[in-house]
Amino acid sequence: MALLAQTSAPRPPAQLNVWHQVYKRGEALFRVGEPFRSIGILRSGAVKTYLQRDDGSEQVLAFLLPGDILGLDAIAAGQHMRNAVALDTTSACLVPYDGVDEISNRFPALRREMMRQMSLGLVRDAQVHMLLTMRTADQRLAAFLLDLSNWYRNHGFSAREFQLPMPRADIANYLNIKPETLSRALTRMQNDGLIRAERRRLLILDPDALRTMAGESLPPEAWRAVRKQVQ
Amino acid sequence: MALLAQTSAPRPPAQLNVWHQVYKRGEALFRVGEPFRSIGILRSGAVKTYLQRDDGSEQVLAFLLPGDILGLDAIAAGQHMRNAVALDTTSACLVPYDGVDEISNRFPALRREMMRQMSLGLVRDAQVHMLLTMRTADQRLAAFLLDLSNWYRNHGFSAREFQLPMPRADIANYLNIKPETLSRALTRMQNDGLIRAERRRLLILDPDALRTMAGESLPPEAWRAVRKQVQ
DNA sequence: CGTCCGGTTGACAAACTTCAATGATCGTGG
DNA sequence: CCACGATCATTGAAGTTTGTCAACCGGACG
Repeated sequence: MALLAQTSAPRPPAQLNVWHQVYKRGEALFRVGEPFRSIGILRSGAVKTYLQRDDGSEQVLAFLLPGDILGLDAIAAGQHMRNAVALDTTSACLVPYDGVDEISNRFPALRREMMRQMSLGLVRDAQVHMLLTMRTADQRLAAFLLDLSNWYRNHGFSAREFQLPMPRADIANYLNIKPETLSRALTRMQNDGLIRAERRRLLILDPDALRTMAGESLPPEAWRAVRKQVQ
Repeated sequence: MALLAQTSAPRPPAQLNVWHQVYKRGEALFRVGEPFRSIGILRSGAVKTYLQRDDGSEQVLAFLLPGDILGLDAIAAGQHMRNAVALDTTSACLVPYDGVDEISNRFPALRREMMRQMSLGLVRDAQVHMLLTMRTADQRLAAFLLDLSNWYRNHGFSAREFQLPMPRADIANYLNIKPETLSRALTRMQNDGLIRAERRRLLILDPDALRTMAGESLPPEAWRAVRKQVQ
């Protein structure tokens, strides 16, 4: 990974003691309150991060895919501020973390990458904010699917057909809707010929319609009317 | 406020060419796409950041209060990723920004503070996520008011009585509800003796009830029943 | 003094949740 | 290999919350 290649270049003396770790589905990478010992870069698989609510229910905060850095929000407090569990068999590359200054002084490239990733994280969180505040479940779902589709395209995979790395319940939780509502939304999109979704396999049939759906803020009733007109 | 506030403003090194700037209500501190020239620390007043949707409507992303750092999400792209306007007469302290490395090498203390603030920003965004995904408008409003109250307490002001730094429309937008719904929620809380809200003055009469409301996930009908029982 | 703007309220429609039941898939042990 | 239970997903009907549209109110301000 680019990150590691960079780190060895600038300062030869201390080689970073990097290692890999594999997690099985359902296994925790870290939990709230654990001391922040190492930065993790996701190599394969998928991870969800979440927090517990006062009432015991959980709230999914993010899905992480290969290339993402884990746990940067732990820097300030020195301990993890969210839970992370593998959604599937997952491997991560771990870099020991001995404090900002230690890392900053010895590995400027890593420091730079960390700052870049944190800044990107803030941008992404703003995008999540935009996603969560879309008016209808259909819009949020459309935006979510496009997001995923873009990720696959950007990583050299098909943007039209891919696997959903997480179960419906997690998607629904993330989008702040009930699984039933998600299911209905998927069914609607399917009936309207926008997508094909069965189990974890997703096929995007009409990306433009999805984009318009995620972008525009027309009431969904108007949407259904539009879609019917086209047929 | 956990959601709004970053505590402890950094003291910029003396060598840095720091200056102050005052903005009038409605004036823009920066806009999406502008080059990232300086880091700003809010000294007084209040700021909202927001993004434009495809349909032209705007989405409020955050309210910033004194002590908050502005525009850290601009580091990665080198340009601002959101709009920021003053909600009131506002003064900010500006530190020129010449790139991560420049600042990092010359002012380690500032670099450390920047990383801390970015990390805190990520934590805060997670809290915003939790806020936005609360089930009902009443819960979100309760959590929001408590956040604001906590900010004032943490800054040496009364946690019971304070000014709302933003108009209703902005609060509603931030909480992802319509102004009408916000108004009704406020009225309900007022009728139930939890708060007193007129114009921009807010009085918290029953903080514990607010806390329970924000924490628990009981359906609001159950809530009204509980409140009535107490009377 | 009238107008504008921010805020409130009412009535109705839309979207979402809840409760309940059914169906499909998969891993596992008999 | 099949049966079984468990998990995951879908569907229907009824109830709740929120949005929408419209009217109204009151203070701020020219």
